[in-house]
Amino acid sequence: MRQPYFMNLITNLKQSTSKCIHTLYNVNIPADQVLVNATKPEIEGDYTIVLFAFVKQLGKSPDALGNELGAAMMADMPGILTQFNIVKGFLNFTISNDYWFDFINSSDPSQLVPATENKQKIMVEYSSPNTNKPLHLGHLRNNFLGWSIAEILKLQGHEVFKTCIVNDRGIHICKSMIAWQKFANGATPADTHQKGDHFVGDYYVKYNDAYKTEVVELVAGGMPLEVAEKEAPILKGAQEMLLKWEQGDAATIDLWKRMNAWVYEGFEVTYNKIGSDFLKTYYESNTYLLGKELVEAGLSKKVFFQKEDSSVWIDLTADGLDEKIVRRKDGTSVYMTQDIGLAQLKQKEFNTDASIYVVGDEQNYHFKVLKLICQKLQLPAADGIYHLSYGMVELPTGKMKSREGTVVDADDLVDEMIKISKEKTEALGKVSDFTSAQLEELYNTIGLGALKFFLLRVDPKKKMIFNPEESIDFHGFTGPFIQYTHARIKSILRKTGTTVTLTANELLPLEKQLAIELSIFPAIINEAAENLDPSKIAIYAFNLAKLFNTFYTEHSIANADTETKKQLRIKIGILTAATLQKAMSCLGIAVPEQM
RNA sequence: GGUUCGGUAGCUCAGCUGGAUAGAGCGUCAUCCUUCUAAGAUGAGGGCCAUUGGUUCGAAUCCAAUCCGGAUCACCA
Repeated sequence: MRQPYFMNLITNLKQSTSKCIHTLYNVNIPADQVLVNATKPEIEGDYTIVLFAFVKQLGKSPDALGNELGAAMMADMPGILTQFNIVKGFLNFTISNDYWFDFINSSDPSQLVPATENKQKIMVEYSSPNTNKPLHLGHLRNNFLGWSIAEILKLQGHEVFKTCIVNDRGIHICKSMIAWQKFANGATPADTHQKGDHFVGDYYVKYNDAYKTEVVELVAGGMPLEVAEKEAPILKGAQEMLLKWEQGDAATIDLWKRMNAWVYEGFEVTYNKIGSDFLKTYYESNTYLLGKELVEAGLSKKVFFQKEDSSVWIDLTADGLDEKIVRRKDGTSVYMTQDIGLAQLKQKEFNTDASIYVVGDEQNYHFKVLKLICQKLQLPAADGIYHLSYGMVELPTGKMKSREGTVVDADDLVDEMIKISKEKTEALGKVSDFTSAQLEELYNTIGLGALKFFLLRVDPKKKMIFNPEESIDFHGFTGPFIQYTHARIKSILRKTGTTVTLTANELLPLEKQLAIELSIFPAIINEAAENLDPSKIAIYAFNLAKLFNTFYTEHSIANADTETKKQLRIKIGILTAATLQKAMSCLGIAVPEQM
């Protein structure tokens, strides 16, 4: 593969600085300690080296240092650096026109990002739904993040396995089950024309209503609140059901399977709509017994210890954490035990080098402990465990709570976004030549684009606020803005054609700015991958689109003054469209040819 | 209380391995569709970067303390 030396311009500048300082003054300054910035727009130049850092060490005045270093670097990077100036301790270099022209000329729109030399097998686990209720806004953030991280890593050339762990057992499922038994009279989703996940979720809400009522009644009958909360008959029923489930009671298992099947049918529809898929789905009902032999191994390795009541623990106080239980006194596993077992299983099955868990930040502690335990047990790839911890999506009124019905339902929100995109598209009336199938697809693309971009443009680590009163925007820093920019370029290219022959010419400021912006795309992908942060790409795509739109209003492509200019600008258009397409595909967002 | 993440424009967010005058978008106001798609562009207005102290040529960025908010510290998952 062609060495993409363009993306290394900043690196080259750093290395040259280090090298020239060494030659001039015989002082070693590592290249990575050199600070290179884009030059302020008001000042002549493209890239700036901050001199203050070396002034003291070299015992030179900023001006003297700048002049000597500037001259030396000009000689070191001939054909690339054309001039320099010094302003108040900042050494500003101008990059040659030829350099950027070459970049535009030689860039291949189908090869925008070079593959890494260090290819890895990476698992991304995301989504992790519960089978007692439908997906909500928080799940959407999770799904979009997981999907996006997988795409980014794939683009870098890694082999990526997308997996999902379904929490399909436990007391919460039994709550839906017992409510169904009590209140449904045998009704099914087909009877009520509901999606299965919503149907089952309704019974989860019914359970909680019934539970609250029972507690109130018991308290009215003179029972203390704390006791009533434990003694409510419906809760007792759910607990009994869980016990029966664990004993393998046939009727209970049948009901459980039946209701879960309804939920999976519903999830399937949602996942298809939002474009989530998994290479493999793990079910907790299969994995919850995993990790038992690891407990034994840990005991003999003395990683774990046993208390008098025979429960098994790990002491993490030396690592600044607490003691953590890994096996109950009755011999059963806890959440942590399963996760250790599952980590081992996944590593074995896929021979992974790294494993990324996309899970909310409420579980930071859990994953810190999980990684530590896996490391202490010396499981393969334990160091490759990463928790992509994302903040909750909150409403202006506070946290969403399924139990209280204050959730933004995923299906509702997606449908709403598609509906709005339909209205807006119809109002603009630019796609009268589309067939109805094409229109459907376009509405989906735009609606989902707006939603995905909205959830991915924010730093994943931070909690974010979603206001259902104000619908998600289609203008400004949004998915549709970028989709629109792409469609606009494509519209031009349909008229001009895409076969170009370039001859050298002087770039205008906006043409050069676009070249610079296009050239940093691989570095942005790297940054996003290293930080597991798709928002870097969202911000980049927006900046690129915005810059192109400015260019678009200032300069014509099809009607450029000269054929030479026209050819150059067509190529810029091709590269911009390809880069926007690639960046957006990293976010799981399609870009239409026309909108 | 321990740990941890955050507090930047009216709102939602960038910027944080210290660098030149702190940026976007939305909202507000004002301009631009006989010229490649106005889901666009241009401009105006809007800031004690939570507070205080420190480190230094230089702090939104690093350190300390304080105040406010979230998460977590379960033999739930």
